[in-house]
Amino acid sequence: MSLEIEPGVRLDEKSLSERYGLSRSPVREALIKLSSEGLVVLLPNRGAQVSPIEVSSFPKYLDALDLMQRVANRLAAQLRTVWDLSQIQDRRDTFEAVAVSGDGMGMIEAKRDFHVAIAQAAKNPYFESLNMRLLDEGMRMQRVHYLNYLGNGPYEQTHLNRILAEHNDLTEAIADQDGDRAEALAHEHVEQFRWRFVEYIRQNPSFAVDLSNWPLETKDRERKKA
Amino acid sequence: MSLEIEPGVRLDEKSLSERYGLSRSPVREALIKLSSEGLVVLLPNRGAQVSPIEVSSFPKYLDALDLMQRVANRLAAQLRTVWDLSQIQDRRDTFEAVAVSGDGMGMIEAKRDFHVAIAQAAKNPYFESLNMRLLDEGMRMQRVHYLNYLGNGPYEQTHLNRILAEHNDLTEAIADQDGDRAEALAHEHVEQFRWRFVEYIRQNPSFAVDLSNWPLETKDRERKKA
DNA sequence: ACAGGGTAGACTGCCTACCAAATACGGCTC
DNA sequence: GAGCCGTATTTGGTAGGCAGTCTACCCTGT
Repeated sequence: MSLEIEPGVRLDEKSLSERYGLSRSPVREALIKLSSEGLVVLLPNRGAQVSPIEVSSFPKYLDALDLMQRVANRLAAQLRTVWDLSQIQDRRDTFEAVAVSGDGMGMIEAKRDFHVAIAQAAKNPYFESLNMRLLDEGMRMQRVHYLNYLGNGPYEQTHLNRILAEHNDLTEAIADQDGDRAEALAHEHVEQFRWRFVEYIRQNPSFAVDLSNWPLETKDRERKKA
Repeated sequence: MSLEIEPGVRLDEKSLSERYGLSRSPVREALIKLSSEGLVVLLPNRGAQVSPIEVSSFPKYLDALDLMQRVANRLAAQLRTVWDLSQIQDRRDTFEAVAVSGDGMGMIEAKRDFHVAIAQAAKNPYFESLNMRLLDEGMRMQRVHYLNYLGNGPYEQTHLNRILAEHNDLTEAIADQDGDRAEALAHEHVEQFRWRFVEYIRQNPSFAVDLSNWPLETKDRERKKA
């Protein structure tokens, strides 16, 4: 989840057992657990692979995230206890604190934790498990984003302020036990997420490169021939 | 899933490895997989337990099932290919065939398979996995129902006809690519399921027992003392 | 120069055997 | 009948081994 091992990388039991100082059995068991959480894919007779992050599956991911967030936030608003609410508020505050500190990776985790608290307040284990899985996968996606584009950070200030505001609204709706509003805000929040991701995909840092004398290699080759 | 081992029963690795002629390692791995599918709960340092079926969680189960069935049937209607449709029709027909044959356990499985085909036609892996889990759990619940109340069978003729009709309607809506109708029918189908289960819980075969001389044991004990 | 076949090595999946720590059990005492 | 204690069982992990599968490489023939 930390991307300490890159998505897509092949794993073999021996190196893992050496890396973590364990024998093969607990490593195998861990891989099975991780595969059930979607973090690893098992290749029969050929070990495992860290689950790749594929843009092609992003629309389906968002579809699922949108529905799950809507239902979780609605249910959380309806069913939250005072303890649930305090948890949600705490994690909102933690996220805000980490956000001002500028720790990108920490922010991504704190954001996930905030949404996990809401998912738990919804008190439906079936929805909760899918929601957790989606949030974890979202965290991984945001982290590749962050690692690939450290310059501006995953959240430039405008985005960040908006996220902060949305978290406040969400928390408020849940505090007010306003299910309709919580659901609508959750949908909006997911839409924002989608939009930021599309922007990330869209951007093209190579744009400034001058290609008027391109392709160079072909020209080199022609010169050599001559 | 077949209830070959009763829900709630404690499992230990040694007996399982003897039972299935395997060593402890693959048994442990199987238990981990089964626990991720919700069929077994792992008790740390104390082995495992076949997941019990608890009535107390039934409302949350139904809540999740309702939403997942609605979304799966809607998406299936919108996205089904001709191959998906033929799969769904095949399984509907299989269920009907098994139903007339009167094989209760087989019916429950065939019914699950029909809904699985729909879940797959929806083509969203996130929804699909939760849906599969819910359908499997539903299968287990229906099987305890069946095993505890073999007399009338899980589906008396009136119920059965209704289920058959609803499956036809569902298939038709998906064939017509009518998402709204498919969703509404799916909701109705889940409501039927809920109703049959409530009836099952409600019924009280001990009602006819005459308790006018009860409790006997207490009276026995008093007599003995005397 | 390249496709195809064959072989050697690496790895998985499973096995046995063993051990420390945690847990369950049965008998004992009060 | 309740609580304690020592013993037996079970888990979680280690080590090493083996057959079958997969991969990668080399070698052959076209």
